[in-house]
Amino acid sequence: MEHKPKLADVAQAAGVSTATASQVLRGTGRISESTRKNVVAAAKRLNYVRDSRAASMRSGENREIGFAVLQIANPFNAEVISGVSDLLETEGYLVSVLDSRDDTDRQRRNLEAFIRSSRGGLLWVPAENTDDDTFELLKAHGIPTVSFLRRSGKGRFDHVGIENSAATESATRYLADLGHRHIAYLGGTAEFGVRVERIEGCRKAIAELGLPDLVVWNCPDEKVSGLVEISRLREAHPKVTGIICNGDMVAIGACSGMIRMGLQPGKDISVVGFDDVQDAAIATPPLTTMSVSPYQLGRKLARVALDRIRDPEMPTTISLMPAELVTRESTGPAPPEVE
Amino acid sequence: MEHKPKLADVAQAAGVSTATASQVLRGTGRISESTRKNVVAAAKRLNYVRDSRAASMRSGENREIGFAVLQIANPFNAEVISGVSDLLETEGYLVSVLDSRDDTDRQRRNLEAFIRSSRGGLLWVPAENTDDDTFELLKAHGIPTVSFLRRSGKGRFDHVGIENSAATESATRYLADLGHRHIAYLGGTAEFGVRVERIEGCRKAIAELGLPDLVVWNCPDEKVSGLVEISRLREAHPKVTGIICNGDMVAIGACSGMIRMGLQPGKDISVVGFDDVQDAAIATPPLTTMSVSPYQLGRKLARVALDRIRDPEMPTTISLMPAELVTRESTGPAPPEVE
DNA sequence: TGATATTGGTATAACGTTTAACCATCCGTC
DNA sequence: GACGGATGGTTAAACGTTATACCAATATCA
Repeated sequence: MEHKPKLADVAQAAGVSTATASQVLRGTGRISESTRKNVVAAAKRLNYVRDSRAASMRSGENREIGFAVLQIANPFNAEVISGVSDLLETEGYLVSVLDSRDDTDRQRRNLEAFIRSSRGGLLWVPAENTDDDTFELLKAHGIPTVSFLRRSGKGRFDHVGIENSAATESATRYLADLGHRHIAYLGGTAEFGVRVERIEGCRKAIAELGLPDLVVWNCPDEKVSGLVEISRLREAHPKVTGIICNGDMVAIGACSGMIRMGLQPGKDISVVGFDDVQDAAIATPPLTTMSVSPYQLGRKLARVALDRIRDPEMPTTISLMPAELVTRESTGPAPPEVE
Repeated sequence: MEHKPKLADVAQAAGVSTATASQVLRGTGRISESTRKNVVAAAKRLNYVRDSRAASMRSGENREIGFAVLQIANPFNAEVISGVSDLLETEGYLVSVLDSRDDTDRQRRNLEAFIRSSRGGLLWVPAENTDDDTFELLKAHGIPTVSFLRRSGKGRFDHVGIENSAATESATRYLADLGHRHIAYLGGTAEFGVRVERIEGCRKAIAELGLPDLVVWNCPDEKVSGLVEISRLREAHPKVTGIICNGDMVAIGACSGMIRMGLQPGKDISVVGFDDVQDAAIATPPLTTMSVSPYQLGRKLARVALDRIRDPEMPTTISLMPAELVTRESTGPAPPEVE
């Protein structure tokens, strides 16, 4: 047992050729029941596990897929990952997660290493400002790729995303119905991807309703940022009473910040999140948010990837999932306007 | 450019043998400057990237390492992962994360697939009740493995962890100094790993100080659980005024729960967390916690793995990092005891 | 009975690298 | 002008699988 057993060892132990052993272990070819049992027994006895590098080199099939996210810490991603791996693991795939931290250099390094290993497929949230070269690279190496959330400029990959514009449009109308007139968009920094679509949705509703211009306030999508930026936003734009956030994290942070300032979320200022992360429901106050069911989104993503892997010639697909408003306690009627 | 370029294509384009091309691209062997430039240029022109499967099969070296965690969503893990990959990526490694969700079956599947791909190394938080077989499997295939947080029963792997017992012992003493006599341990379910060590630390201090027995209250390490369990704990043990938690998440949840119950964390009940996750400092109230600097812990973990990879014969090492108390506002003097 | 399937299995060439061993030159040196 | 040593490169055999093509039996059928 000193050396790692290889197929040849199993074959020898079972008294057959490596070809036969391989066929048995893969369940292909015509093999008699008796030798089948022999081989299986030998493999078990020797604790044999196939070397998937060799296998995939020869067969061209690789059941490892990668999921490159922007920020592993984000609970939204965590829930998506659950959905992805639940589906793919039942199909015998191994899902591993790469963290690009929304940094193009890191992303590039990761993806290059990824390509080297010729894995079976890639689920990818492209970092901001990803250059065309990188898209090119993936395309050139023919790795089945599905972009997630952020759509590639060239649109040559399958895509799974969210109906962002429609979502924020309805969120804006909802706030307007509550009497809010001065509305802000808080969070995110990217001039790219989901954020621009969401801002577009807000602007559309605002234009149609004839409200004052949307205030756009940049900051990272983290709780801390929401916490500190809310007071600066408040200071710069005291009239704003309705805020739509780029994500639940920044929304929750903003609520905490308001409480520290002596303001009451849902009363003095209404806050709408985005994602409906698990924490949203138990935050103080429970967060009104655009729910996209990250887990289901993950399953959809996995499904698209599987389809692509199975039929590489299939025309590119784009799947946009709706987001629906879940009202909780962080929103409420607008306070009387101070002039 | 139709076909994926291989080393042979590069060699041909540069007018040399594959051996030479390989040597150039790896920087080994004696090669004249002129042909070196030729080969490099050809490789660039063809957009060549080495197939690391073939390379690692032949050379036995694999610069991909895996990090198997219990729960990818946990921000503690996320910070550890940052530390790990920051260090390893500068050494040219690709870090990918596997999520076992503390489920032995899922873990087993993941690890088997992992072994198949003969990666360079594994950082591993073993799931609860991991059987000896699984440890055996990894050992047998000779994959350089470092266990993290939870130590293998047999202790045959390198290990990086936390001085749990000492940490909770000092946390307990701290609470006692504030006048708390009835102390509880909240969170976790495992009869295994960090939790038992931490409980042991609490008990040690309690015994030495002659306080009433420690109340141990099980629940998952999540915010939600803290939120709901705190009221049940309170009901079952009304005298408890000091709580030490198994993690910051459950601690933060418990604080929220107390606020909902009309209790004031740090005044009616004092809460100590564990980990010092980024959220701890901005929670309401800011959380007193045992800080272990997850990022640095990650770097340490990576360092140990590198050492092991570089010298497989090195004797097994165990590194325990201290945790130190960071006092914030979730703890305070004990309220007068009601009899 | 001779022709033809069918069954169960094997030999061998890939897959794309790396590396050990080997081979020409050419250069200086005694 | 034969010899030792650099210098710069090549040949060919691995690494551990899988797939294609082939072969020897035995079974089937007119």
